[in-house]
Amino acid sequence: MELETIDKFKIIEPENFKMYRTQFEESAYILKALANETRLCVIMQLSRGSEMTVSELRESADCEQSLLSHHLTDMRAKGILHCRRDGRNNYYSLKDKRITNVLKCLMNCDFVIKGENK
Amino acid sequence: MELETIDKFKIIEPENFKMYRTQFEESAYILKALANETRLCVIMQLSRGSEMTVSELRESADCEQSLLSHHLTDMRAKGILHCRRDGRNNYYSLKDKRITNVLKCLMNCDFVIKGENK
DNA sequence: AAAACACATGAACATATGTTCATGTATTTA
DNA sequence: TAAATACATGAACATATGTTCATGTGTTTT
Repeated sequence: MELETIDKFKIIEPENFKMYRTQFEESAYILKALANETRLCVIMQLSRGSEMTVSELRESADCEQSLLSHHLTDMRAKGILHCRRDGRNNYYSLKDKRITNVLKCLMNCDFVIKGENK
Repeated sequence: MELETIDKFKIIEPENFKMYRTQFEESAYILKALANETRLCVIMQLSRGSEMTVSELRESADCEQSLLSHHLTDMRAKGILHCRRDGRNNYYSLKDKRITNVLKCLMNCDFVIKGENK
């Protein structure tokens, strides 16, 4: 996204800030859900579209089984992830696709996660 | 930003995830800096471009003087904000303009802060 | 010089978050 | 049916974060 495109959007006027309290809270809530390297890694993985098992996620996240599991459980509880059991595997996928949008938006910003462009 | 634009960006391939560890950490760091309603409110205000005094910020943030001051000090320490003294007022402004980009990006996402479009 | 203003700072505390360790559970394989 | 696999869960703890209260500091006004 180019700055031109970005700048088409108006910033909220100060006199209306109290109206937006709830929005700030909601935004902060979402940002918190993303603000962790393990979770970012998982979400990034799942943003590719296909579902993945915990073991697969664990490989790239490169952390303890139990820690990853806790994060997955939390994100499931928050409605971010969906989980499906098949055999002895649990398949995770992104439930709230809007998270992907946020992530992709961030990837367009100068200093947050950089995907390879084009 | 439209989804078309968004989708031009490739997601990092799983085999390269360990390479991006530092990027995830950095991203998480930035996201944490944003992930608070008071700080979001302040950043949103300052994203409008002009500098503001603490009192002015306090009006819209609608929180205790001391709490706001702590947040401001923290963000200054993290290099997000700049502060200038004039008389008995402290004028704050955004130091890291990239924060504005992140914020504007988020505003384009479905469920995070919505500015008025156009 | 004293009071008022505009803030910053530090202590103290509550709550949230991240992390590990040990253990539990469902499923499949031997 | 016992062992192995693939996870989830709970307790316990350390650290981080948010918040308040009291007080300090520099500047301006009276």
